[in-house]
Amino acid sequence: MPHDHACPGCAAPDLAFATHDHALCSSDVLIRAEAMAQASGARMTPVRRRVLEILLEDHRAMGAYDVLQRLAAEGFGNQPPVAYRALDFLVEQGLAHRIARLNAFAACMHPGEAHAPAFLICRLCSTVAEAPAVPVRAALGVAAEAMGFVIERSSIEALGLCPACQRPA
Amino acid sequence: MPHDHACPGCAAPDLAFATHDHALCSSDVLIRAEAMAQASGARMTPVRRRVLEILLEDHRAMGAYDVLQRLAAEGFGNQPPVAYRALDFLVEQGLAHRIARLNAFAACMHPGEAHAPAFLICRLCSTVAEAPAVPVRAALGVAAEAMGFVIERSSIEALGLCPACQRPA
DNA sequence: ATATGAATGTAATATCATAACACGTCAAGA
DNA sequence: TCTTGACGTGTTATGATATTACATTCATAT
Repeated sequence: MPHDHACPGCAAPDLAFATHDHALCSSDVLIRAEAMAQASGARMTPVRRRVLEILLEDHRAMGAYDVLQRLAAEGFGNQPPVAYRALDFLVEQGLAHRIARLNAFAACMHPGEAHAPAFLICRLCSTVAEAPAVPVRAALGVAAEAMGFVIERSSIEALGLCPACQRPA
Repeated sequence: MPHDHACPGCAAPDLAFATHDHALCSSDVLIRAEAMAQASGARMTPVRRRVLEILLEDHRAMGAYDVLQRLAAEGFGNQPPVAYRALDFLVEQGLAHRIARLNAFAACMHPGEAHAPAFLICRLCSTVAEAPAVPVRAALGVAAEAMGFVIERSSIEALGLCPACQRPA
């Protein structure tokens, strides 16, 4: 799916693992996210925007309570629903992903593209990258079909070592 | 991997979704599990065996606290570690699987085969089936390799409708 | 028989998530 | 203009999942 605004995830699929201008990367995503929200009528309120900014600070997944702590320190509400609601909103809008294995959330690097990536999670540095998963999902679909099962949603998450962390300590 | 003892999962890959003699199915797994434990020197204690039996009662995933409640009712300890320890043991031995999406555990239908299945979870009846995932993992490996990531473990879980639940209500 | 390590029991606590309700804002329609 | 209703936020309370730490018991091999 080609698109106008810069999409860091498409420009560099291995973005999370590569050294890059992260300030630019995250502002690109934010700009796209705002545009998306406009277009879809979703309301990008201060809490929601701030949560997305916090998630964008690095390519890691954050727990809801970590986000909450940040919000509270900045004068937003300090009860769990404040964080969960904003996170749920972002996930629904395709601006963030939930990583089931980690019970945590990460900003999406392909905002608005209706994709369903596989997640690659480095067990040393905790970086989370989105890998293209079309062939993976195709294979999964075949396996499911053979058993008469119809897939509605699926999560594909891998734990391992990112390029940087593979080098000897 | 061919094997001597009956392995319900291999005999019928779509086992969980098909009507079958479940008493036989679960006793087959239990027999294989015992044999495995013998062979590997692992100790199949009463709590552990009982937890496996409970998981084998049907092809669903159970939360640790559900298991715990059953254990407590039968005179075992009634604190969470009792259930978690037994469940962790079974997972380590390859006799049960943890389903991340559900924060729950299901008995393995291929005990002792060192496999890494994809899980197909029916959102209506909650049945969990293990699907062969070799091609899926291969595709995932390719995607990861392209990004320089080395996979150590991965979880592939799909939510959808099983054959029975696809029929109109 | 006894030393050893493994397994179990228990208390306490940490971590993740949701339900329910009150309040404020803002825009659409009476 | 007033009102109503949807939505977002704040807060309390609670529920659900998981772990740490330590004491005790049990199995096994000397």
